[in-house]
Amino acid sequence: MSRKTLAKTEIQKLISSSSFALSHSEIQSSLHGLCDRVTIYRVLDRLLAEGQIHKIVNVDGSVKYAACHSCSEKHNHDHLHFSCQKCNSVTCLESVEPSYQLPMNYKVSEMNFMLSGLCPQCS
Amino acid sequence: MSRKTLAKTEIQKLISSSSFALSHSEIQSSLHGLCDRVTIYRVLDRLLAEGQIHKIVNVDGSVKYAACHSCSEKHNHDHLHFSCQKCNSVTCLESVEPSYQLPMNYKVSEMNFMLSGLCPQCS
DNA sequence: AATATAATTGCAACAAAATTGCATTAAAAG
DNA sequence: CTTTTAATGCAATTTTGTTGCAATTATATT
Repeated sequence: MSRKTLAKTEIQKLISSSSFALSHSEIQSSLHGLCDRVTIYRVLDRLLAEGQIHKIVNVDGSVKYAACHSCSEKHNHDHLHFSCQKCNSVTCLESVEPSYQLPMNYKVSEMNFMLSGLCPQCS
Repeated sequence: MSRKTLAKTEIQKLISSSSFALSHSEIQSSLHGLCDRVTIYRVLDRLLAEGQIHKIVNVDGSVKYAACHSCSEKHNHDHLHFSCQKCNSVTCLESVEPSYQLPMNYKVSEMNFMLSGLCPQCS
């Protein structure tokens, strides 16, 4: 079983109180040395495995983490994410779920829909 | 102007003859020491800038490159990509273009639609 | 065909991001 | 309180990508 530790509590608090998705290094600098870099990676893995957060991979390959909101019952991460090239924020557009028609016999288990450009504040 | 060199020719040949998207390291091992690692990065940058190939970022953040097919006129990379967790192949589903309704005032310049699961051959 | 020019390359060094092994620490169950 | 085992810190390593610079070479010019 996954244990409740200071690092985990603080990291989860940080992610769920942020309106933007956070990167590992952003989390690290917010924690001010509370724990090791490696611990952050491991806590993030645990939070992912427990479905508390989800992982967002930007168009450039950089990774960010965001809180899961409507994922308590069914784990749906089929919403769109938007990355602003100016203010560098990555946000979940939870209400925007792209539709597409997949050819026969594909089985989907993960997805990552990512757009990049200018957010309303920056455009 | 971009020059025609052995490295560039071979890398482009490799990518366009492959039915799957290729990673930097896959390209490197296919080239059997024809050129340096750094040269591969730089050739890929040039091919991207010229619109000969496009960059695909997988759900796990790993990067692959695929030939552009219907991009000669307009550069549309709004099609779906699929990554198979079993055979590890990443393919372009060029005919599948997800549709979505973005809220006001977002300006899109790049996109990456990625699905992961089991491909028809593996499921 | 020889020369000039600037793009391309190789190499070494560097940097960022992520992983692994292992000894130590500390939740939490009994 | 003691035991068990998950979690942590630290050092080392790996992977991925970048940068500076001198040497090379594709290609335009004479």
